[in-house]
Amino acid sequence: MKSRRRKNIPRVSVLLPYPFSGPLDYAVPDGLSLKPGDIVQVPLSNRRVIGVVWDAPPLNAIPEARLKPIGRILEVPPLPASMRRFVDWVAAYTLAAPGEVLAMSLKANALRAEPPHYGWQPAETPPASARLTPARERVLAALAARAPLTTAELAQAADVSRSVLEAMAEAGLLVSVKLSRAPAYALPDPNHARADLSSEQRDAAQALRQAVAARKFSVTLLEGVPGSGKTEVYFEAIAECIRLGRQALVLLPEIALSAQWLERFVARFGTEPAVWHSELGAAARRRAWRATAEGTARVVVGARSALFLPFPELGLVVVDEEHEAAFKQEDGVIYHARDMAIVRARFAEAPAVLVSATPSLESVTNVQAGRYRHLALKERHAGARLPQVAAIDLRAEPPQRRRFLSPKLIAAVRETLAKGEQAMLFLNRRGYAPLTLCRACGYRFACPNCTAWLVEHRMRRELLCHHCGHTQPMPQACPNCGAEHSLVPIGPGVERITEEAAEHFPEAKQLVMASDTIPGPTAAAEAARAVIEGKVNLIIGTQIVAKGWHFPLLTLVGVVDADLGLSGGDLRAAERTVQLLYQVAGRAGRAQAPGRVFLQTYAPEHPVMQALVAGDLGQFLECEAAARKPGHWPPFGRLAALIVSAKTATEADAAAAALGQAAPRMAGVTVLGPAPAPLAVLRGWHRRRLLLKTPREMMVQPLLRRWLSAVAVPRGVRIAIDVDPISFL
DNA sequence: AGCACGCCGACT
DNA sequence: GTCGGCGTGCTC
Repeated sequence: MKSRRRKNIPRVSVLLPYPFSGPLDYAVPDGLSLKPGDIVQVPLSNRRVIGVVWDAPPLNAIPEARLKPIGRILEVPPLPASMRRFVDWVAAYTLAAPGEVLAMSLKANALRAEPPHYGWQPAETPPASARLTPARERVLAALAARAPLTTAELAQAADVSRSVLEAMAEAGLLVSVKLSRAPAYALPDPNHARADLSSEQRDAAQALRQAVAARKFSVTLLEGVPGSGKTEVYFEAIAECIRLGRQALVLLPEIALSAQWLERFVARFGTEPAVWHSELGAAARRRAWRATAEGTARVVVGARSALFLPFPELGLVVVDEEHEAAFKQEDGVIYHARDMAIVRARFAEAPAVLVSATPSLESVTNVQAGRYRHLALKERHAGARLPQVAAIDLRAEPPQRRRFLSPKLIAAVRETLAKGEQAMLFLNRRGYAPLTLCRACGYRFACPNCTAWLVEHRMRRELLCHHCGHTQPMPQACPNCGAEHSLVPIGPGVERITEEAAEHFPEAKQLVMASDTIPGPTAAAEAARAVIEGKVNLIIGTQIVAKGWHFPLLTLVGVVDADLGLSGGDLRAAERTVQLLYQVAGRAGRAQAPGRVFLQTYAPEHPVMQALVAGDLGQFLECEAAARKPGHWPPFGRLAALIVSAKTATEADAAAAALGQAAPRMAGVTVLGPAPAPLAVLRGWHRRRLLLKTPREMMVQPLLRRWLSAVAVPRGVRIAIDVDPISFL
């Protein structure tokens, strides 16, 4: 006898790309078979939204009466299991909502179906009545050679107008068929142009190929001096990955500026990889997402967000310039793409390769602890030598008053230009002057929204804030005392160096490379071409000049202010400075002519300068490790920052104080703060910081969860959680 | 994230 | 007398 009990409606949990606390339950309609990963359309309030069937069992927290049914399954490949586990893991690690993390994977807008393409082919049974003109015969001949063809292709091939085709279709001579989409990306050819590798490159490439072939998780640090051909080495790992039919992901810190990287890829593999970054247009984004999900994009190069693409067959993850702070996502879900790349690789059971000339202390420590494998390239490729680095003590050899280039550096640039070689002046500061003050009353121009001075941009005749984008016209008179001709620029930016250089080297053709003069990949490619073709003699640039450029004619690098970046209480200030300056120095002497580097500094005895002059970063990292170990600073301990922001200082102080009261108190755990953030006001928000420090083996997330749940956050106050903070602003 | 519901200023 | 500002709250 049949049971009379009504069967419960079957449910599944569906994760939606919104900041909910977890997946929602939905009813499974009769006849619909669902599995985790299926991308589905579901009703939400009065909307239809897209979500992913999640692995977690349904919570049954909602009565059946309120349960809504799944709409349909989208015709896209399901989100792979490795990706679902990654989403859950990142959410748990960063204390973000899982849906927020999923949004990074789905917001690609990639799920709307592409409009189908149609093509023409001859009708199987053309009506006998249809007339055949010469034009029509050309059309049929063209289709005999290749069919189907699109309207544009066929009109061109047969040399007829579109109207002929329409008339033929009308007459029943042609039929329209749906075209299967051509693969969006050609398969890169692993044997297109095998690189000519040195013996140490060959050994490293062999090790990486083996790691790829093992189809297992591993982490390798590929460390090589600038110009040693690290890219060519990991290209061999990519080639192996393609041969195995798997997909490779390469993360670059600033994809917009990677024109030279793409050229090298095309030269090696004969075709472009799929490119992924936040500035991609909707169509390109959809194409790249789909091709990745379908596995037809075999190599994807992208910025940090490419980590969240749904690779079904990920076989290799490369993080180039792994030491770069640009891998840290600072808003929304706050994560470090280098660290998450390793997790991504682990879930995909694929090797991760971290690449740098100046590896982070984190990675070097992991090598020493035996957690990462280490491959080193110690020689520059093709016989080039590392540049000679010398410090210029500005106390002994100061520039002229209101000037910033010392006589020694000026002489070196002049010499270089006279030989027909290129020189570069590096100053990591955009604009003309970082501070403007009134000589009469001492007034300083500050940003109304941030705790920061306004930077003069003389070419734009504006003062602007580098933190919030506030701009105001450069005034003639002091707004405080009304004095005229009393405003003086204090300190240099690249614009001011340009002016000074023009006085000293009037015949030199200058190129300014800064984020505002090189806004995108096109400008970057243009700039690189101008330099390589020798149309430029003197490059004046900010930190973007440090980024992997290969300028064969460049033999001299002058660092205008090597001390910049060392000040401030930032944990990694020294490490970052040494990395940046080493990378900049590495631009010099990449071809046959030897390179020279001058560091203008007031502290030539500083370990950073000593390490750069000696060309020994290993020694510097040892000192740095010795300094961080006793206090359990990263990587020998863990940090998490709480950033409290509110519209008023009072609210921010109150909320920060409440958090301070509730701070965890236990052995080995330290809470620093609350303290005003170095940028105490940013974009009009008053900010306070608290820093949690724990031993390395302790998990900070449970601690943070407990801490936050103990405090009622008043409305109007925001608390951002930054696990493993990089920036302390 | 959307979108609705809900209380206080300038308008057909 | 209404249209509408965006502040909280909910979405299976």
